Amino acid sequence: MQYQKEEVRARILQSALDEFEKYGFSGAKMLRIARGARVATGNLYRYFKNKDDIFDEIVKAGYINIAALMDEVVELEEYGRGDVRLLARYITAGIMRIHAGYGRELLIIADKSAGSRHEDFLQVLCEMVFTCIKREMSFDFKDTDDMLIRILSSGFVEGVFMILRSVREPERLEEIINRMLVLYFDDIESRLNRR
Amino acid sequence: MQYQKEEVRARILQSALDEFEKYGFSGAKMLRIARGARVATGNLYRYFKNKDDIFDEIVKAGYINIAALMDEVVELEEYGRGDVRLLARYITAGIMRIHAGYGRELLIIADKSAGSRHEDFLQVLCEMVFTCIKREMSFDFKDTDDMLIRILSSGFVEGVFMILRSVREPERLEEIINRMLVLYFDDIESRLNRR
Amino acid sequence: MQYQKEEVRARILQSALDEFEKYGFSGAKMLRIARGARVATGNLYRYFKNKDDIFDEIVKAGYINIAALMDEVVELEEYGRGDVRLLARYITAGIMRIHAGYGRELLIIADKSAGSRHEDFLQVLCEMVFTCIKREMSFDFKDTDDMLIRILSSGFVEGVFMILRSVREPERLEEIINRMLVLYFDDIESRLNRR
Amino acid sequence: MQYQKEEVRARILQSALDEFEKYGFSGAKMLRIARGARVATGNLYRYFKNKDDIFDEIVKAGYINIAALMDEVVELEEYGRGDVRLLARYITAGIMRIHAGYGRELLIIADKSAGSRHEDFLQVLCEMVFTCIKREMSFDFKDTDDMLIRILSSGFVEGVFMILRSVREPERLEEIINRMLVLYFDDIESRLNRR
DNA sequence: GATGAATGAGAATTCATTCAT
DNA sequence: GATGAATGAATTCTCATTCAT
Repeated sequence: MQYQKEEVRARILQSALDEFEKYGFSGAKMLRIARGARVATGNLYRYFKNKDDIFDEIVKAGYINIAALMDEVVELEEYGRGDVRLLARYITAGIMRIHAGYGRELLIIADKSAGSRHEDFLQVLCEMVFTCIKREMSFDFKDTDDMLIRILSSGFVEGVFMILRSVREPERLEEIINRMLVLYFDDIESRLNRR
Repeated sequence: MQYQKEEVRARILQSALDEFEKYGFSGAKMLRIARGARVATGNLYRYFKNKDDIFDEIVKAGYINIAALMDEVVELEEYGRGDVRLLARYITAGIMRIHAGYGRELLIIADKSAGSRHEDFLQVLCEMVFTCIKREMSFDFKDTDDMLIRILSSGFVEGVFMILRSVREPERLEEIINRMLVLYFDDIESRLNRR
Repeated sequence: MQYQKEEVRARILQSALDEFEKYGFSGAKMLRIARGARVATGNLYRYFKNKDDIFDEIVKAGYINIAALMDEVVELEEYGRGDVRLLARYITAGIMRIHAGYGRELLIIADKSAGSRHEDFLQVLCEMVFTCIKREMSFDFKDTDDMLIRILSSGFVEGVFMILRSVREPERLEEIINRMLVLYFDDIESRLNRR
Repeated sequence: MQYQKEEVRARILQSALDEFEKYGFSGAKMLRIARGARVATGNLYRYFKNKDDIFDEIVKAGYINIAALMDEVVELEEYGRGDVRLLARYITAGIMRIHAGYGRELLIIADKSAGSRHEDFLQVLCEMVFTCIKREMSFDFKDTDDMLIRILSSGFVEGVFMILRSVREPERLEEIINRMLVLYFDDIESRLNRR
């Protein structure tokens, strides 16, 4: 019975995943989710409080992992101070790992969350990355205009997601990511200094 | 009387601007727009065919100008081949000019258009910029992976909009933009080549 | 000024005639009528109380004339008793005469009046014709089932309108009408008696 | 539960039947239909796509049967060539049979369909009957003016419906119909020939 | 008198959520 | 626990009619 329940719950989440992926949060219909899960509409509400809750649930793992990753990054002191590139690599590796486990969920929260509580996910993520990168910069660059670092963070994050969105083969993924990191963070300090 | 009409039309557009800015296209309600414009709902429809039309109208000038800018860029041969930075500077200057005239409108079409006919505005713009940048690269880099150049274009465009979103003072705008251009396009060819 | 007024009024009626003919009563729009009359919407209401009133006015002449015709027929004793055919000929002649003066109006009230006060015009007309025909029958047929005579009246009236609807040339009109009268009323008494 | 559903569906159709009968298609309001069916408005749409669909459903059986009847009549060769009266009798019998099953529905499609997809039902039916009758006439009358035969068809069809509209008792129905057929088709050939 | 902008009462339809069975 | 029928608030858009100028 507990097992049964879990199975139904899983079916609902699976169906909702398909639905949100296809139509986005606002366009998703509870009826279609129910049908897809071979479950009565009303039963949806035994497992989840409402539409937002289902979305939360789907997105949660990805979200939590990302948050954990960022916390981890914030806490960590291992990486060499001043090497933003190393930091970026670390973050990227983390996102890729999460993507390996929650690929569709991650893209849903990034691309299909308009109208939901998480519609600002990318912004929030960028902000977190921004904080990390900022902290990581050597003192000389600490006073670099926040805006620039924010742009950098945002471009970097968006870049990671662009790659996740379209690259399927793991080896190409690896290669592209690395080249993007070069593009974004090589010589970053000198580039930030130039005018 | 003629004046009257224009004044109401302006009031509606103003109210709609506020509404779209606050709630986005999908969340915007005709009733609220009407109330905000101190006008009966039905009267909205004397001035605009429907909600999409109001949105179009608000967004039109910005859209047209951006499109014209990109056309212009595509046509132009003046800029030095291979100097992507010059190209980016040109595009940026154009967007800033448009922003000076249609700031909120531009941000609305970029950030608040989900559900409307223009929800893919940023993507389309990125694609156009991508095309331009690609064309501009010297032969050696023509075969650089499209994905990288797309990331570059997207990051650049997103960066421009981030700046527009938060920077108010023109002189800081100028400065930030220039530094972003350095960040994105200095040594671009060598950075694209490295692995 | 009085003259002016009349001219505007005429223009409104003309435009409304076109409108009702094209769209029927329910589908007709006051705005289109106003535009067609080169008049402001509000001004329509100086000349007519409302949409129904305009329709009434357009339809009135035809209606009154038809009513007068039927009264006339009811009053008249000239035609030979028992000769329903003669009666029908008389009625037909009357309708044709009215049609000559108010052709479009007559067809509008007959075909385009759904939703208006006059949507039952044809029924009413049939009923009047029925009364006349009934009265005209010699005693032997007085007790003929009313339904049959009603059918006869209705078919006859509908036939007249069908002809008016599609026949344009006066001489063919004349001929067709006559043949229809033969068809409907020749030997009518014996046909009514047979079972 | 299954039963429940059918019962509600039936209640909606019943309420809609009353509504359409009373107000006609255009005048019918979904809210009133819902109230009449003791159902929430939204629930109507679980059973029917929209107002047109409800109307279609109500009218369908009658419509299909009439169409089938006419097809049947067109195909049939059994009836004696030249005996339009026999043909008319056949058609009448068919319509009466359909009326026995779908009396109100048939009258609704005939009289209350203005604004719906079926507003030209009577015209279409008349045209079909016209075609049949025309085909049935012996050669001598083939070239009789179409207008006359159309009038005949139309009067006949209208006559059938008039009877259906007001006669309740089956035996009187039978009698009236027969007498109408005499009235319309006895000596039809000679009557068509006279001038 | 004329203008046409403004009004606002509906109408159809949708869909997240509830609830009787 | 499950079902899916039922609910009803919300939303967009229309158009006859009114009213300020």
